[in-house]
Amino acid sequence: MSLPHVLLGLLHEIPRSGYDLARAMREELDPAWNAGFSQIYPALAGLRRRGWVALRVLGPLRGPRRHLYRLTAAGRRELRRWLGEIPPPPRHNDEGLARLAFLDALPIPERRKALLAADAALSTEIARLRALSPAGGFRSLARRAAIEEREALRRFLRAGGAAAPPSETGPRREARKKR
Amino acid sequence: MSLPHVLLGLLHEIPRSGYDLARAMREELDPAWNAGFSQIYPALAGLRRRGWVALRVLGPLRGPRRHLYRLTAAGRRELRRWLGEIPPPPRHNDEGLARLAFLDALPIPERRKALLAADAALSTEIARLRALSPAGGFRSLARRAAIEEREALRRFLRAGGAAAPPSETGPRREARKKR
DNA sequence: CTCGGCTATATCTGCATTGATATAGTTGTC
DNA sequence: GACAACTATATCAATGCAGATATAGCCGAG
Repeated sequence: MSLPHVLLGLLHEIPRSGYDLARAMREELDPAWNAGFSQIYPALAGLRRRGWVALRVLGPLRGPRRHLYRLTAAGRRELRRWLGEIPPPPRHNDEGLARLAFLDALPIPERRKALLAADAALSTEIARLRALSPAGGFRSLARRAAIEEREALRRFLRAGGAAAPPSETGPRREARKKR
Repeated sequence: MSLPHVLLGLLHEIPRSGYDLARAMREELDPAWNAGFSQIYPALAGLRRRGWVALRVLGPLRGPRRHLYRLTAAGRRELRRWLGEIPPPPRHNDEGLARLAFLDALPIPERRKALLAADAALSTEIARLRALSPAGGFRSLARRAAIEEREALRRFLRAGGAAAPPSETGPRREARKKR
């Protein structure tokens, strides 16, 4: 999808190896993006094919050989082009929201339990994000944005879950199964 | 992933065909889940194999033949089991957040432009979600939760984007609580 | 010296997801 | 009567992504 551009972004400041890139994603980009080696290595090959990165192989002076990738001028241009694009609306499936949508199917006491469990899980995840080592500049801005999102969801669950278990008030969907 | 359980959820109240399920996802579940026919039809076959749904074929009385699926008792049990599970923390890659994280790479005036564009895109998406026909019960709760998340992100971008463009020379606060 | 853990490369399998295509009847419009 | 839009089934290819595995050298602890 946009993994290639994420890699360009991570290579913007300093050259890195595939391994470095995986670590940087885990440590600097955590909630925003993640990818494993099986994606990163082929993606790097693609970037190279397009001339967006250049490869320098370091002989095994100390440890295993390293493949260091650095941005080319074309790569830098492409990164800036991508950043200037109109961002497409995110459309990923969210299991948590889907569960929430089907809570009608549970008897009332279990609904409560499920809502509490969802709240606890969110809380744990927020704590995890807060505990991550602070990444610099816009990286930390992105991370705080992610925390903000999750906290808004949690606030909503706590308020809405207690106040509005809307059963059959709304327009009951006509099943339109006549035939 | 959890598409099978989403289908069980949609079949909870009334039997539906594959086509109905696709429409229901678009209309009732919109930001929470989406899937095309190429996922739905094989998934339905899987549900049938597991005994969670039963199939009734309606002859072409009017129009093409319909394959109506309904939940079995085992399917109902499985749906409730899934809803009671501990929800896994969501971990999807978010292109919008990733872009935000790399805004360092743009010269300042273009950063502004990019932030404004992101805000506008968010605004459009929120308007789209608000305009969707209201789904009943917990469906609408899930949709409002999704809107809440997006609005929190937007608030953050408006505030943080204007007030705190943390440069790479910013105060590197490294001495958190050392323990 | 050995073992476990870390750095580092890379591949394979399988499932999830998207988008395109094929087939075919029904309904409504001009 | 032609044509478009909708209902309805289903498959295919390509890509995204997660998890496991293979190889191999380095380093510190015991």
